[in-house]
Order: sequence, then C-alpha cells, then structure tokens
Amino acid sequence: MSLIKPATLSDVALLAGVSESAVSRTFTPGASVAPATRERVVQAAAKLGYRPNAIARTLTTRRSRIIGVVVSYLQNQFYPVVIEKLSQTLQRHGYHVLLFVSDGHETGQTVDDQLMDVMQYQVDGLVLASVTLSSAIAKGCRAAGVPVVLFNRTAPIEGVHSVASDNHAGGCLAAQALIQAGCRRIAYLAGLEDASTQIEREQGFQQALHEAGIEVFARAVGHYSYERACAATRALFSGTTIPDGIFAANDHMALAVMDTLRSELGLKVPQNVSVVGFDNVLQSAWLAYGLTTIEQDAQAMVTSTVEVLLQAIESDSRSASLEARKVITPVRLIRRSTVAG
Amino acid sequence: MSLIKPATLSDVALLAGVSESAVSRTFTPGASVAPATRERVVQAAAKLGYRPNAIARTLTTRRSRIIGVVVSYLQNQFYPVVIEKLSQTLQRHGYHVLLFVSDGHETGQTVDDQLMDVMQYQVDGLVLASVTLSSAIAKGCRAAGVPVVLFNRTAPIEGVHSVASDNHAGGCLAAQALIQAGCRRIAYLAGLEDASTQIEREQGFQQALHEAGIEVFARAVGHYSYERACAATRALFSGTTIPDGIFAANDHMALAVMDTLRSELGLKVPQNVSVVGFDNVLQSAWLAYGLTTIEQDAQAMVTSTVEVLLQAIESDSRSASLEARKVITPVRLIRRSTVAG
DNA sequence: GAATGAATTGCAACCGTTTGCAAGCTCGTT
DNA sequence: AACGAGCTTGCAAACGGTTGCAATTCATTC
Repeated sequence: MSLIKPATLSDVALLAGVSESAVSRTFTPGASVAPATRERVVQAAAKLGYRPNAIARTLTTRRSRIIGVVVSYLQNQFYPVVIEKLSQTLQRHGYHVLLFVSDGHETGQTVDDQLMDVMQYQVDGLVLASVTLSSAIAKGCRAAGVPVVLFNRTAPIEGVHSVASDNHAGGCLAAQALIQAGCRRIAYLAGLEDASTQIEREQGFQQALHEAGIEVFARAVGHYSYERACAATRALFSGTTIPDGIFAANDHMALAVMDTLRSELGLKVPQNVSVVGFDNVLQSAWLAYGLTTIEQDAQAMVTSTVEVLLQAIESDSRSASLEARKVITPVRLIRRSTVAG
Repeated sequence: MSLIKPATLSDVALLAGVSESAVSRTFTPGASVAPATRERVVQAAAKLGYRPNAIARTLTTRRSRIIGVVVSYLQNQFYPVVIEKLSQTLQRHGYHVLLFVSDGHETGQTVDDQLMDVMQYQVDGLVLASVTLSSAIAKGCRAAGVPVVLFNRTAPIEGVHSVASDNHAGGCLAAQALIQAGCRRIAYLAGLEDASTQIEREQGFQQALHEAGIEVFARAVGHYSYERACAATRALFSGTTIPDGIFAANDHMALAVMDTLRSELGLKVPQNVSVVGFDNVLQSAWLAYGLTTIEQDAQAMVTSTVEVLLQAIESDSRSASLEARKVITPVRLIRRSTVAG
C-alpha cells in the first residue's frame, strides 16, 4: 500500500484558498480570523484529515508540551499508580509524558546521562520520582529554563522544586500507633539509607519513640526491596527476645515483613507482632494483609506536582524565575488489622 | 537568574570556524568529515555545551525516535514490569517512550482520540498494551506509515503486528496441572470477556479438560480486577458442593481468589482447593502466595516487540510495507505450592 | 607537471509551523 | 467624500537542524 504523506498546513491553505497564516490562526485559540475564513479552513482541514504537526509547532513556539518523567523502582506499586495519575492529570492539561525508567545500573548510563538525553527533546519540565539528581544537572536544567520537580523526595538543590508528603509526621504516627498498642520492643526497618523519605520517616519515628521514653529495640535495612526486607526480618527476629512491633519504611517492605513472619517464622500478626507500613499501596488493603499504614495521598501529590510544574513553566516564560517551591502533603494513619489492640 | 539559550548548530559552527554542515556531519555517524575538522568541532561543541536539538532533527529527518506506548490497567503488576523492560530495551536502541495511560473513561477521551494525539508527535511506532484499537485508527496509522504492534493481545486487523504468548497452550497446561493433581470439580475464572487473552486461555483450558473427559464445573467472570475476582470467588464457592480446583485467567485475579478462599471462606490452598494463575507476576513468588502459574516471558515478549517494531520502521522507510507479523512466545508452567500433589 | 579521482567542504533548499509587521478592507463618523 | 479605527489577511523571516549537489582540496599516478 502507498504511504500517504500527511496533509500539511500549506495543503490546507491551498485547498481553502487562503494563506498558511490563516490556517495556522484557525488552529490557534484566540487568534484573529474571520468566521467565514475559519469555516472554509475547517472544511478543507477536515477533508484532508489535517492534524497539526506537534514537532514543527514545538520548533517555533519553543514549547513541546512534553514533560519528562524519570522513575525507577516500579516493583513498588506506589509508582505505577503515580505514573498513571500523573499521565492522566498532565493529559488533561494538554501535556504528554516522555517516560524514562532508570534502572540505575543496567544500561551503564547514569541518570545524568539519561537526563541529558531527555533534554534534547526540549521537554517543558521534568519530574523525578524516586531518583536523585546531581546538582550539576540541576544547574543545567535551570540554565536551560526547564523546571524540575522532585517527586516524593527532597534535596537541598537551589532552584529545584519538590513535592513530598509529611514523612516526619508519618513516622511519628507510626510510632504512636505501635506504642498505643502496647508494643515495647519496637523495631525499625529502614529503606535506602540515603533516600530523603527514609531519613525523614526514621527521624519522625525516633523522635516520637524518644518522647515516649522508648528506645528503638532493633534496626535493620531493607533497601526498599522485598527480598532484602525478608532477609532483614529474619535477622531482626533471630534473637531470643524478638520485637513485638515493627515499622517498615514503606508498604512494599511491610508486606515482606508480614510474609516472612507468618510463612517462615510462624508468628502471628498482630498477636505476636504488630506491623505498620508507609504509602498505603493498593495491596495493603488486600484481604491477605489488611496492613495498618501511613497513607500518602498520591492524588494530592500528583496534583501539586502538576500545579507547581505548570506554574513554573508559565512563569519562566516571563523569565521571572521564582523561588523553588517545596510542597508537603499531609499523611494520615489508616487503621486496619496489623496493629494489636 | 538569566535564561541562557542553549547553543545551536550555528553557534558551534561560528566558534569552530566551519560551516553548519560540517558540524551537523560531525554528529551524524558515518558522515564524511576530516579528522582535523571533527576535532575542532568537537572542541567547540564541548566548550559551548552543545546538544543537538532532537525536535529540529525530527523535523527534517522525519524520524522522531519516539515510540508511543499506550497502556491501561497498571494495577496488574505485569504491566509496570513490561513498561520498564520496554523502556529500557528501546532506550538501548536509541528510542524513547511517549507514554499514554488510557484509563478508558475518566477523561472522556476514547483511546482513539488519544491515539490521534500521539500521532501528532510524529511517533515512529506504536505499542498498544492491553488496549484495543478501532480498525479505523489502525488504518490511519498504516496510511501514515506508523507501524503498530499489539502487545499481549491479538486482533484480526490488517497490517497490525502483534506479540502475545501462547495463551491456548497455557490454558491447556493449567488444565493438565489441575487434572493431574486429582481435581475433578474445576472452576474457571474469566477475565474481560472480549479480551483475546481471556478467550484464548479459556479455549485452551476447555479443550484440555474436554480431552480428559471433564467438564468445567463452574465459571465466573472477574474482569481481570481484584475486587471483582473476590466477588466472583464468593459466588463460585457459595454452593453446597464447591470446586476443588480453579484456574484464574491471570495472576492478579488468582491472588484475589487465594485471599478470598483463605481469609473469608476459611479454605486452605491447596488442601481444599488448588489454584492456578497466569502471568507469573512478581507477587506470585511471594511467600504469602507461592502461586503455581503459567509464566509469560515478559522479556521475550518485549524483545520481540522491539524487534518487530524496529524492523517495520526500517522497512517502510523503503516503502516496502511487509506482511503483518504475529509473534507467539512460549509459556511454561511454574510449579509452586498452590496445586495439590 | 598535468591529469585523475577520492575525500572533504560549503551553499542553499527544505522540514511544517508561528508570528511581527504592514497592507488591505469594512464601516461608522464628521 | 475623506478619515481613522479596528479587523482580517498575507508576506516573509524565523525555529534548528539535514542533505543533495557542486566546488574545492589534495594526494597519486603517469
């Protein structure tokens, strides 16, 4: 079959008997076109099946309406859901998502390299979910006028926005829930040591315990991974006196904890051990788990992200680059059935 | 702070004291440039931090190196993993992913509308995962010379490639596993009725049962959703004689079945009921489940998808649009602990 | 030392849009 | 009838690259 070259602006102009400008203006909301002209253009466009070429448009307007989204760690259900919401919300504002899954190491490329890659596509903005960026790159983006927002992560880099939930408060809530349930030998299962989520959650947790006059009974690191969380759980529960409560830095690990406790160690949740997670991923609500957890409001986070992004895009077209915003969304405790009492 | 306009081709040319062509050729592998010239260009480019503008390049070459990926149903862990692999594999070939999450209804836009949207970005190809497309759109893509490959789905549309696993064989394997375990009252939990995966898996399943002289004991529909699968399970097990084996059309539902069986109905797996799923998602291997299932080789499917895509892109630049390819990847039974025996 | 040919280079057109500017038009006003 | 205001319209120059073609360079060969 023949390859039909898609109709262009000038094809339409020719058929409608007007200039290319007229056609262009017809498809530009708010431009000045006489109703009669517009009508003829629309007719011609319809007949030719004309669709504006977004690439060509980008070249002149310097606005691609593309947002680069970099993400890793898709095993954690939290992120697929975020991507879904992000994509939909952006779409609703006429933007599209150029996705980068940075598995970190596999390709040999660092996140920085990948980012430079994305930048070549003239993205209007960048969302980095669960990915740290070097401040060198951040500076590069800033210089190029591309707003960056860190999602579910913070970093003290000048000019980059961030949206995260109140991890500190969440840590406190978790501690309180366990204390209130009567737990006294409380363990903490850490995520990736240098992740801001990990650090903040642990701080909040420690602080609340401390205020209650309790010290952390044991601590292990699960790197936000299922397998490593299982291993960490085994370690935590290998002694003669075992914890009676545990807070995992996210649900993904909390589920691993529960699985290990029940399937391998023959312990009951919450009769023998209480468990609290963080995120409130879909699975936490599944019948097998019923995990008590700290909810991050993914929708609110996404909404804020998009808002920050769009505002930044708007504003630096007027070259008034404003202060970096740092949005913190509230969290709340979702009580299910993994905490005693 | 000042917005620095990124360096362009002509900036580099100026600094290096050569023509724009020379610069362009320096960045085009295989073009003819004298080593000395290349050297000077590279130096100049480095000094200016020059990066070719992918958008401008697309305009002239008519190749965006962007692949549109449309997906829905991210709750099912199978798809996030696929997206991850797809993105990485394409990246390795110098392509990028423009992602569309079609939640179906939320935005009011149909998949068709969204697709037309993507097309404006001059994507070089389209991957539709778990999404059906109208043959009207398919024709449009074909006319525009944009290859389309259906992922994990087939459809009898002319010119549309597809990559799926051997669902029929998988259905047979599932049946055989249950029969061999001694099950005689075997139920089937269907997915979305009109999905090709659902239809083929059921056919294979039915056929194998039939050949063994067994009829399906009961059938319910779970729409590939956790909640609806739970409800369906309740229905299936509400009678006085209950199934002793069940095949769910995917793991996502199989997990729901197990949860309902154990947490709500007080039944043991596999002592009271054997369960088989389909996909082999990560969670199936979790300690809480240990689900026996039919594995779809996601990596193989992705590899094939990319291969088909790239070949199609290559070939229709020579306007020799070849026959639509239909790749079927093998499946295999993963024995864990949810089937008796 | 001139002819040959390969390798390198620059010119200029083009890809499909947008947009500032100036010209043309229509009308109401004086 | 002349004038100006306000719309509408087309021209032409961008936007940042690529590429066919012709011109140039330069080493080789006879």
